Amino acid sequence: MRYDETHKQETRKRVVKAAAAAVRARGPDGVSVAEIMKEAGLTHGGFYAHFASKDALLAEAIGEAFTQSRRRMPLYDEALSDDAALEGFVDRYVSAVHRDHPETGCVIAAMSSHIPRQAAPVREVFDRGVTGLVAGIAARLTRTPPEDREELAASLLAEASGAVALARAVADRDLSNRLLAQSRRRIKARAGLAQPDTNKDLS
Amino acid sequence: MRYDETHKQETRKRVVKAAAAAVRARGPDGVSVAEIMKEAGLTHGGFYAHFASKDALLAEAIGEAFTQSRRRMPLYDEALSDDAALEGFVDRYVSAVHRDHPETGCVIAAMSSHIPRQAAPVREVFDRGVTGLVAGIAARLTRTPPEDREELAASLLAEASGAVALARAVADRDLSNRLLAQSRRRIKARAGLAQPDTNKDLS
DNA sequence: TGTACATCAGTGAACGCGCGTTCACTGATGTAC
DNA sequence: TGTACATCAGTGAACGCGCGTTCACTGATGTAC
Repeated sequence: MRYDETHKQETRKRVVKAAAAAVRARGPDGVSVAEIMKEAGLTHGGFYAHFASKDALLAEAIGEAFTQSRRRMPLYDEALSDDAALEGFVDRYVSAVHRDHPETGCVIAAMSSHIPRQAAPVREVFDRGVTGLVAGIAARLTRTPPEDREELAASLLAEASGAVALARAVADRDLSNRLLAQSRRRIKARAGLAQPDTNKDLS
Repeated sequence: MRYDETHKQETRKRVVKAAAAAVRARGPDGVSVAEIMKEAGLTHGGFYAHFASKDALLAEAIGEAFTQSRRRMPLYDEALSDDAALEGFVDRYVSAVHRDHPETGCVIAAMSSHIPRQAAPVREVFDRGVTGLVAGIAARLTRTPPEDREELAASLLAEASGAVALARAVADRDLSNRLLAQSRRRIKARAGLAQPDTNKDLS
């Protein structure tokens, strides 16, 4: 089983990606090293050839998760206008699709309750992700006075992540859809986006 | 060890209260039956004389937690005016004290990421708690047109719970304080409350 | 070109531990006589 | 009033299980000769 030089790096990346999905879907305690390795097509014994501990993997996985969802966010699509980027971000973030797919979604919405009890490296990665996302939103709030942008961005992110977390937690599907639609409308209004007002109860 | 009739009920209540605190502070998976029983002054063996399972206790504990924080909320203090009740609610909810004391705080801010994977009875209790709190906020939004109150209440709760969860998750204390102060200001403005604007960076 | 050997990514059995849950037992007290 | 007994809330040892982690081993392949 001797492979070329990149093979181990590729395997490692596969494990990190499997962990990035699993950890968002089931939380750090809800997923075992053996499960992650299995999803990466390996057995659990090889784990410690790649990572010092489960905690070390978690830190990398959460970093990877932030990077992934950043890549999917219209916010960072430079071809889009500020309004289009903001609207695309809100429509995607505060949506039923995001609610139903935590494994590819935002770390904050999926994991904020789990983060306070994580090891220091995880928390550092998380801080950087939050700061980056707030800055990313603020940069698009060009309809808002510059001195208010960061505050508004933080407030919008708090609402968006709170709404998605709440929509996931709530068992009643109608209530969940309503919570999303309501926050989506409010967030758009607060971001200075025009209201079509038609798809009020869509989600 | 034979006691009067109320003794078993009192013991049970003590266990539920210990669980209501522990579960908010450390999450459902972060706390063991043995730990809860110890906090209630008992050994773990007696647990199943009171509850059918850990899940059954969790459902009761979360119900108790909602009841407790409802009692502490200015929102339900009938002696207060609507504005005073709203302002008191926001100041208490979106605060460093709430952030630093999940064990006596709101279930939503502390547990939303944990709820999706809980058993049905827990989720039912949670739904009732959320619906009740949204209604409680809406009832105080008398400055807002009646048809907009529920939407605004849901939006404010999403932001408040999201901000507290985020403030807890973030390791950097300054960032955490800032996130709270920013959301607190925005929420008050959205609720139609006058802005003193002085304690902007307090928390 | 062909063979022997070193490498090392990955395997799978095993470890100690804490968990939820079970169960035979204890012993203080209310009740029957 | 005093004694024997039934009750039952609570005890603590034990269970099976899954976890994170360790480690001796495997075996395909690159390299040395």
